[in-house]
Formats: sequence, structure tokens, C-alpha cells
Amino acid sequence: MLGKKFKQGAFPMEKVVVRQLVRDTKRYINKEVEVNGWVRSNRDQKSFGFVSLNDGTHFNTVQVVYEKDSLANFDEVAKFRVGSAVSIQGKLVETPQAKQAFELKATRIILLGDSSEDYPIQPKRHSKEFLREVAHLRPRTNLFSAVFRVRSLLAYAIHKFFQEKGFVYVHTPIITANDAEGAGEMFRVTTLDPKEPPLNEDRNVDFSEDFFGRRTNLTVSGQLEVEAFALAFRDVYTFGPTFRAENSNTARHAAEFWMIEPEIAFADLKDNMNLAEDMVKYIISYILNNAAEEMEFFNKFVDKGLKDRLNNIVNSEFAHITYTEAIGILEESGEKFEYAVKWGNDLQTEHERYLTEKVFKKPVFVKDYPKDIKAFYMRVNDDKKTVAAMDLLVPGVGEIIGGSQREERADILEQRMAALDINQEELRWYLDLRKFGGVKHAGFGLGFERAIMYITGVSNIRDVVPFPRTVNSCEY
RNA sequence: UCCUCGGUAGCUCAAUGGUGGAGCAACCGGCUGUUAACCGGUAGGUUGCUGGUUCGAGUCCAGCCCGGGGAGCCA
Repeated sequence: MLGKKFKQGAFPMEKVVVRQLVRDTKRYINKEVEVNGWVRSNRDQKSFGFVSLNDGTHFNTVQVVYEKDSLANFDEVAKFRVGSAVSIQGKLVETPQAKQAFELKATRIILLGDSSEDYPIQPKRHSKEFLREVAHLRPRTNLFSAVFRVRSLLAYAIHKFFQEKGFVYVHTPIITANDAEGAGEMFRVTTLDPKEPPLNEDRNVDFSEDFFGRRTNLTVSGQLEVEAFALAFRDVYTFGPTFRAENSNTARHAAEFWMIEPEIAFADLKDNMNLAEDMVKYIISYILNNAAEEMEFFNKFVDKGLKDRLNNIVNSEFAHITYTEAIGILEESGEKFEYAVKWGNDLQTEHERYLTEKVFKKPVFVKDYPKDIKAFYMRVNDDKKTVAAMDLLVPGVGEIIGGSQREERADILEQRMAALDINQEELRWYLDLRKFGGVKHAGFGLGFERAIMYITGVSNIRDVVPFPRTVNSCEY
């Protein structure tokens, strides 16, 4: 439909979107076009005025000039409020001396949808906290227009990266019967009546009466399932929603978020880290090259060092250290940490930030963590004390990727599950993968929103999710 | 869940325990090139809720609700 010619009176007029005008300006200069969009601002004077028009197809607005002499409904147009939807016909002209490269000299302006006096989005700075309360309107602001366009491009870049490498995209289930996925509290999925659930002989809720005939939850990770596909397709990835019912109240946690989980067979931890580094560099490059206006905006108004930092990452090798080396660096740093640095304890946020922001000043992989602080499926190293796990820490956001080589030796995996009191019957299928052609394999999870935060500089996860779900908050 | 800071006009913020204000937005008017336009005017308030102290509470105290920042858990 867009770009198609249609009859307007006796003259054909091309209906265009702002993206076309920006990308292909020369083609439209001195031509009559029609643009539909929403008014960002309207500044009228005695005999002329300016509308900043945004149609959502590009970060930029188009300046529309309207004059009393050439517009029959000048007086009405002068009163069009911010947020109104309008249709504008006019001639595109170059404006070399002005702030913008071109503008639209209107010949006809029609109000398509009025915006009432109490429209909350004003042509001024708003706090992000306020805009969260009007999540249905905030995509019309510069910041959120840029964030959500980058979100879309980033999803595409991730698919592009994996598809170009021949990875198979796997839709792992959203509803799962595993409650041993090992990543925190889960949301129950049920059709039972909460007021009068069926009870069994022990007067507990009888889940055999439930929809699936058993207890089910929303997934906290597609990893276990995607391992099955890695052992059939070799290189695979998931990219979908994930749900955690943790009572986490931070700028980096949401109850519903998206995660990318590649899994590669015939591959070890080193291959896994190489893949993660390639992917991070690829998606950053893609956004820098395909969202220039948005990145310029973030660099100017959100984080002044953003572009330099991202360019630096694309062009530098990520640092690699072992957990044990990390502990050594922290112990010798002389820094006063709130939490004690001790081999066997997990690294705290303050430790991670010190490593990535102060010591290396770039992304750093930390690998070979003590097995007692990591999940059952991670491969036990030869030292029997550590597992082949890795976290990628980045300045500003902290942990963005967590991954591991998986334990492919059935006997050791069973020992680990027994030690951690994990029900082997429920995960029989997972153990089967080791029994029938099991090979070394590895994978990681990338928090999609954390990647967006890292690339845009936006520091709260609630501002990179269209309609965020967090503890005690599920509006819209 | 814990620590911490905050809640005053639609928004962003002022106001020593003593008559609640400003800028922006809205509305009315002015202005021949604005782009966070500018200039003049008008309107706009149960100071988050409940209770307490006081002659008097936006201000002090208690409880609750909501939000920010930090921590834990993690992606």
C-alpha cells in the first residue's frame, strides 16, 4: 500500500512515509506528496506556522510549513494540538540553511483524529518514571521511539546472525512440566478453581485433575529442551519469552523477559565463548550501522560515552579470566568490598563491576566457577572442583550472558543430580540424551533486554520492554 | 525480601511549624521562519492515605500505599 499512487482530485499524488523522505530525499524534492502522521508540536504565528510531524516510520520528524495564503483552514490548523493525527499534502522543498534538510510546504491539511487538551505527552522533557505510567503513549516520545525501534532491529540482528551461520531456530515450550530447570521461582499454569481445588487423599491439591494431568509452570529457560535439538541439528538457538516469579526489585529484572539461548554440539566452552563474542560484536555492529539516528540520540541524551564504548567493543578482544584468577585480582586490588572475596563464594555485583569497569574496562569472560555454586548440568572439570561455566560481564549492566559446557557423561550427571536432590525420573528424557549418541555440547543464555540496555544506555529494564511486568505491576 | 531517598497544579520542582509559588503544558491574545520558539494574560490544589502532637501541620510523629536508587536472586 505504501508508495502506491492513488487519485486525489485530478492529480495523482504519491502517498509516502517519512522513512522514504529521509532515505530517498532527492527523489521527492519539489514533488507533491501526502504524509499521514501525528503532531509532535505545532507553532503558529500570525500568517504561517510549523507542525513537527512523526509517522513512526523513522526516528526523525518532518517539519511541515503552512501559510494563511495557501491553506483554506489555516485558523483550524493553527489550533491542532499535540498528539493529533493528521493527513498532509504538500510539496517537499530543500532547506539548506535550516536545522533540518527539507520540509513539507502544505497545500492541504486534514484532521484525522483529534487529541484532547489533556494529552499527557508535552513537547518538553518528561521523567521516565512518569512515562512508565502512560506506557500506551510513551512510544510517541523520542526516547521510546528510539528504544523500541532498536529493540526490533536487535531481534532481527540476532536472527540474522544465527541464520547466516546455519543455526536452526527452535521454539521450545512456554508451558513446562519441569520444575527442576533450576532458575528460580516459577509461575504456576493451571485451570483448577483456586477456591475449590480438587484434593487427594492427603488433602493436598490433586494436580492429576489439572489440565495437563500434572503440575505445570511457565518456562524459566528453554535450555534443557533445546539441548535435545542440538543433539539432532548440531547448531540451534531459541529466542522467546521467559518467566520468573522471583521477588526481584531491581532495574535489571522483569517477571517476563526474552532470552536467546544458542546450543552447539561437538563444541566445548572455548567454542561457546567464541560464539558469544562473535554474536555480541555482530549485533552491536548491526545496530550502529542500521540505527544511526537512534544511536546518535542515545549518545547525546542518555549516555555521552555510548558510541565510543560500543565501537571500542566491536574492535577489541574480550578479556578472559578464570574464576580463580578473578578472586586473585580482587584480593590483590586493595579495594574495600562490602562482601568478602573468598574462593567458593559467588562473585557479587560489586566484584563483577570492579572487574569489568575498573580492571578491564571492556567485556570480560569469567570461567571455571566452583561447582557448588553452579547448576547441575554444567560439565565438571578435571580438577573436580570447578565446572566449565562462563559469564560475560559488561560495564554498566553486569552479567549479560551466562553459559556452560554441558555435562555429557551420564554417570557424572546422575551423581550431580543425586547430590543436588533433583528428580531423575522427571528428567529421564534429558538423561537419555547422554545415553543415545551423547557428545560434548555447550550453550549460553543472553538476556535480550539486558542487551538492549547495554546497546542503548537505557539503565532500567522497564524502559526497554513495551509493557513491562514486574513485581506488583502488570498494567495494560 | 532488606537498606535508603522521595510523594506539593497535567509535568518538572520551590515553600524557617504561621496567607501553598515558579517554569513548562492547557486556554485566550500578540508576533512574517519557528524548530525545548518568543511576549502578554487566564484558569488550574482535599500537599499520597489514615491517625496523632500543636493555638496552628505541606513541614513534626506513627502506620499504610505508591515510586526512585542500592542489595540479594539472576538473564
